[in-house]
Order: sequence, then C-alpha cells, then structure tokens
Amino acid sequence: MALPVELPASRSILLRPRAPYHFDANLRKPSHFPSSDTAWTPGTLRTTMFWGDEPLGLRFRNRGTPWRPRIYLTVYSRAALPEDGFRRVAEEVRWRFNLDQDIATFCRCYRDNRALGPAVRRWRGMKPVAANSLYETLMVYVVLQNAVVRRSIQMLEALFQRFGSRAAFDGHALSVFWPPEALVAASEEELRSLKVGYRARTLKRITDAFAGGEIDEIALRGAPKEEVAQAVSRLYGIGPASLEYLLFEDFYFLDALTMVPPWERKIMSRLLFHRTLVPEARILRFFRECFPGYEKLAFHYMWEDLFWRRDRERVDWLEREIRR
DNA sequence: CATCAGGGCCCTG
DNA sequence: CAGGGCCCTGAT
Repeated sequence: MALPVELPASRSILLRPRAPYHFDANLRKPSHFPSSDTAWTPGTLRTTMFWGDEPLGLRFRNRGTPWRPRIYLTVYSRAALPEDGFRRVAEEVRWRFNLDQDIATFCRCYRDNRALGPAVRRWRGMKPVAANSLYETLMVYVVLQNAVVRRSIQMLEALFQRFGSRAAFDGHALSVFWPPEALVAASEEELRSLKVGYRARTLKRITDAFAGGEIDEIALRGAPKEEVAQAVSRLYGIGPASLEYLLFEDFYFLDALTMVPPWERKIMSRLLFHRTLVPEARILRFFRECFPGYEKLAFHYMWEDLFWRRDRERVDWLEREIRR
C-alpha cells in the first residue's frame, strides 16, 4: 500500500442525536475485533469513510451526556468540501451511527429488570451501529465465516493492504476501505494469495453484485425486514448467520433474533443460566418471553456489557472462548 | 509430525 | 434435509 493520503481540509458540525444516546457504547463495540480503520479512546472516535470517490477522515468528540447527547463531528478531506457535500456526509453519519432511532421505551421498561437492569443502567442509549457501508460490512462478515478471530483480522488487514488505502488526518493514519470498483478486476487467484481461502469466490461475487448495481443500500434502509432479508440473501455466501447479524447491526431491526451461533451459545449459557451449555431454544425462549420486540437489543446489552467488563478486568472463562 | 475444528455456506444425494 | 467439502491456521 502506498503512502497515506493527507487530508488537510476540515469542516465541523455539532450533532444532536435523539436521547438517550450513549456516546462510547455506540461509537465503540468492544465485542468487535479491532481493525486499522478505527481508533477509539473514551470520548473520541477516529475512523475513515470512502465516500463519493474520496477518502474522508471522521473525528467524533463527546460533548454531551446520554440524556442530552451532543457530538462534535469533524470531517477531514483532501480538498475543502462544498456545503452540500458536507451536509450529505453528515446525513450519512446520522444513519451509520444511528443517531435518530428511538429506544427510550426499551430503556425505561427494562432499567429495573433483574437480568438486564444493570446493563441498561450502565449503557442506556446503546443502539446497533452500522458504522460502515453495507458493502464494507459484508466484506467483514465474509472474513468472519468459519475462522477464529485472529485469522479474521489477518484476512481483513491483508485486504486493506492490497485494495484499500491509508488516510492521514488529525495526527493519525488509518486504513480506508476499498470501493467495489477497486476489487472487481482482481482475479480469484490474486485474492487467494491473500490467504482468504475459499472466501475468495464469495468476496468476488459480492463485489460484482455491488459494482453491477444489483443492491441499492439506500432503498433498503427503511424497507420491511422480509424485503431486506430477501435482497441480502440473494448474495452468494450470505446465509442465515450473516443475515441475522446484518438485520440488527446494519438495518437496526431490534427484534432480529432467530438463532444463537455455537460460541455465543456457550457464552450466553454461562451468563444467563450459569451452565456450560444450554439448548439454543432455551436461550431464544428467554429473550422472546422477557423482551418481546426487543429480543436482539436485549441480547446486545448483555453481550456488549460483558465485553466492556473484559476491558476492565480479566474474565478467564471468556478468554478461553475468544481465542485470539 | 499428523489431525482437527473454527464467530458458515454451498451443493449434492 | 443431512452431511461433506472448502482455504488456511494454530491448538493439541
């Protein structure tokens, strides 16, 4: 990969998310594997965005509280952004960081819940956050498939190196995702040389679909769940597990919980029932009965709360399940 | 050294 | 609808 692209120009705006909005719990998801396109410290997130043929740098600063949220957003670019271009970026950021979804009812209903209350009180205003474009998210999901975390990181970083770029802004250099067009010309063999294995075919076919305009991400936002599911499932290599993550994390359906993959099942068994392994159906029933309409959001609160705990203290049984 | 499963999915029978 | 194969890696 070439030298970083310098992004000297910048514009800023104060954003007002709908309350409650928890800055750190939305701009950082501790359960996600680390990648070189983002850098987080409490109260500040820096990340990148490939937008309209240009690499952009984004810096988010916390200027509020969960109940009176304010985010100071600075957008860095090579040349100064025109007013309307800047406004469109800010609008995209509102969607990607889920500034407008209303979860006040959820927080109010479950703040005293026996199982969920502690997590709700710690993280009230935490929501699903896409952070990336649909195409980028799919690339991440493909490298997650049938791999341990360490390998997923290696694969994504190799792809950044070969097809992405780096952007320097605000004293940081971060990776930038490649657009589909940057990968369409690559052969399956070339991808395989990056040690992505049989996923090479999947990466190519999804890229082709996006480059060919087969998926309209903007149109899918706000479409009914079934319609989103149908459109995304048509993509080669996207099965039930990836679809379920997508419906929640990328399209913000708070009730999208229909399966619990094996490693999540192990962790949830211990968290909820203090057992090493309970049947998947029992976990699903628990969330359906206790948090109707908010099954996956409730799951998310317990899940991320656990991984935040892992930040502060060592959780031995969890380390064994994560395998880096 | 060999074997195996991993934060799935496709394809076949 | 169940089950084998798939690329590679690190664990055993």
